[in-house]
Parts: sequence; structure tokens; C-alpha cells
Amino acid sequence: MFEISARKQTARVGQITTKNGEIKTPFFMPDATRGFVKSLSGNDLENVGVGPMVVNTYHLFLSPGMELIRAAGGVHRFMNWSHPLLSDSGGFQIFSLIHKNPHMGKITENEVVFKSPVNGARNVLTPEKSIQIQFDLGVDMMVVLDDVPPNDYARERIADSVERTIRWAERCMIEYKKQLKLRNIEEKNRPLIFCVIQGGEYLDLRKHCAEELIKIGFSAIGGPALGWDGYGFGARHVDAEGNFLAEVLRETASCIPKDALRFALGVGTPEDIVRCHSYGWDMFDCVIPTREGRHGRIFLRKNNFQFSISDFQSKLNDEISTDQKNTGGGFYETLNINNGKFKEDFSVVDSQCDCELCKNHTRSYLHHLFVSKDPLGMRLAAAHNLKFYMELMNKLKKQ
RNA sequence: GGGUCGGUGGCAGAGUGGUCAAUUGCAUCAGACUGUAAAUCUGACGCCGCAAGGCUUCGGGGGUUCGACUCCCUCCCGGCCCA
Repeated sequence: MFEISARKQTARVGQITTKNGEIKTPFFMPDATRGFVKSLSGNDLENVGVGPMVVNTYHLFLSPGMELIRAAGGVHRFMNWSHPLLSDSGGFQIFSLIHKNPHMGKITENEVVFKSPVNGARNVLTPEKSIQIQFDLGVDMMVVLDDVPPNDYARERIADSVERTIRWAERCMIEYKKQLKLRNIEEKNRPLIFCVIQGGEYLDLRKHCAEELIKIGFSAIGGPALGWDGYGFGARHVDAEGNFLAEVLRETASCIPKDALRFALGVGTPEDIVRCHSYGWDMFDCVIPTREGRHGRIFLRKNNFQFSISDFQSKLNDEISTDQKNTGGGFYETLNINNGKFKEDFSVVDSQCDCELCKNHTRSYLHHLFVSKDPLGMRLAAAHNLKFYMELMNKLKKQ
């Protein structure tokens, strides 16, 4: 269930109820793809204020496998995470593994076959199977299996993936309802389900995709009395140069019923999140804070996160220049702690942050940890970046 | 003292007459990363130059050769063996 409590132009704040608690929107979920956020413990995550997280159907299915997760009592208990979890469907792996490396698998109307580059093992995913796995995981929110194409595919191939995504979404919805009945799941324990809007950079394809998905019914307005739940923005939200696709994000959001949750999958940089939120997107997940943290890029607050949503809205139709990209829209900056200039920099990493790293260590020490390639550096940096993201989201909730 | 093997760019270590400013790894200096095949990947890395290109290099000195990191002589330094 999703309730909107306030809106400011197209941006809105609200609340979701799941079987594992309530979530205030907008919110950001770190990616715990294989059941863990790389390098971070549950305590680390709690300490920086992480709540809901994303796990991955395909990766967990491969390892440790569903038999084990069922035996563990579901993914929450396996991970020992009490906050809500959302599972991604495996659709992104169709993009990152198969579309990018055609020898790694095959997509057909009925199913997608993943071939392991390690041992050649074949793993098959169908829309139905993805949903079944997600029920077995016991997550609070699930996503339909979609076909995620690279943005630089020709229009015909993007259109193709849109149609396949729609057909698969329908099959997922049928399977979803079937599983609810089969497993005797009560409404209050029902996992929310999200479809995904594809269409690349083509506004008309995005719109068409949204319309067809609405007909299937993924929202309280268009769907049955149970009230299905949300719409995602799929595939890359930036162009080949990394420029934010403002128009596409804004227009696609406007196609989604306002009572439905809007999930911008894989978004993004802090300024991308702020922009998306200003267009009405509610939920985000991304590997940036953790991966870039592990690679030594540290996010720093600027003037205590001073920015205004109207600033971003006024830039709606602007091309996002490289400058803006690099200065983080003016409310943050980054540093690469690997750079030699930090060797003797005994200042705190971020004076406006009170995470474990910033409370206890200097830039010089963090630089030393990275130069020494000790996992402690990655852990402190990833945790710091996540705290930065969580605080940014808190800021958005108050805007 | 005699014999023997060896001395290559910050380090390790290829190269044994021209295609060598010199493979590769490490270190160094930068960059990238957007529903995680990512503690990963790119690039630079003798000097000058934006570049084309030019200049000086493979322990020191000398020699052979059209041409030497590569062959010869000698000196210096190191390892090993014999006295």
C-alpha cells in the first residue's frame, strides 16, 4: 500500500506499508545483489541508516540456490535483515550478461537461457520462474522479468524489447496471482509487485509501454481491488555520454498513475536521484555509493546538502553539461582517495559527516588503507557513501 | 689469486646484430564506474612538444660493423666455484 502525504509540484513524499514495516518515500536501496552489500555487515548498514535493500533473483538462484534459502527460512532470515527487501527479477542480467555478451546466453519468447562462462552450466529463467523464485525468497517487493536492452540498440530492437517486456509482464502478473492463491498469502503479507517500463530513449515507446502495462494493472487505479503496486523505469536513464535523459524520465513518470509507486531502477548519481525525485519518482537503487566507495571515490556534502528541487526543475529541459555532472549539481563533490595528494592530508574526510570513517580517521589514513589494499578502506568508504545517500534521501523527504 | 655467470628504464625481469625508447609484472600518476561477471576496468609512465616529430639511453671507456642492449677488448661492480 502506498499513500502520498505531500507533494511539491511533481515531487512527492509518501509511505509504503510492507509485511516487514513501513517505508517513507522517497527512498534509496543499496544493492545487496547476492544477499550482502559487498564489504559491509548488517551492523554497518544499520549504523548508516540503511533500511530497505535490493537482492537479486538470478544471482541468489544460482548461489546459494533456492533449496538452501528455503531451508534458511527465506532471504530475510538467511541474511538476518529485518527491514523490507525488494528482489530484482533477473531482467538486468539479460542486459548485463546476454545483451552485452551474446555468447553468454539466449533470449527467446518463452525463456532466457544463461550460459555460465565458468563451467558452461545452463540456467533458464522464465517470467513465471522469476516470480516463483521471488516468492520463495520471501521478499516484500518484487519485480517482473523484463527485457532490458542497451540504449544504443536500433529503434526496432528497442521496440521489440518493449513488446516482450509487456508480454512477460502479463505472464508475471498471472503467475503472481496464482502464487498468492497457491501460497494462501493474506493481503497484509502480500509482496508488492512492480512492472518495468522499457523504450530506451524513445518517448513514444516509453508511453506505449506504460499504457500497455497499465492495462495489465500494476496500480491501484488500473488494477483489481487488491491494488497492484508500481511501475519502474528500466534500462539506462543516461545516454552514451552519461548525460541524464531528463525529458524521458519526466514524461515517463507523468504516464504512471499517481497512486502507483514509481521506481527508477538503477538510479543513480546523487543529482540524478534529486532530479528524478523532482519528476515524481519515489524509489531508487544503485551500486554507485558502494562500488565507487570500494574503488576509492568518496562523496562529500557541500554546504550541508543545500539545493532546492525547484532548481532542478528549472533545469528540466537543459542539457546537463559535463560541468554540472562533475560538480554534482552544486550540493556535493567527490574525491578519489587514491590520489597521491591525500598521502599527507590529515584533515577529516567529510567534516559534515559523522560516520565511522569521518569520526575516527583522516584522509591520510584512508589513503593509506587504499594504497595498502586493505578491505577496511573499502568498507569505511562504502559505508560513508551510503550514509551520504541515506542523508540525501532524508533531505528529500523534508523538502 | 684463478675460473665462471651476470650488470637493462623507480624495482623485478624479458630482449642476444637492424622491425628497440626497449615485452611483461610491480610501483607511480590520472581517469572511469548508474536495477553489481566490478577490492574492477582504461590511459599515461626516459627528456622536449598540443601534435607531427626531435633528442639522449641498456655499468664506465674503447673497438668491430652501413648499423650494437645484442659481437670483441678493457676497467669497475655483484653472485657462485676453486685456491
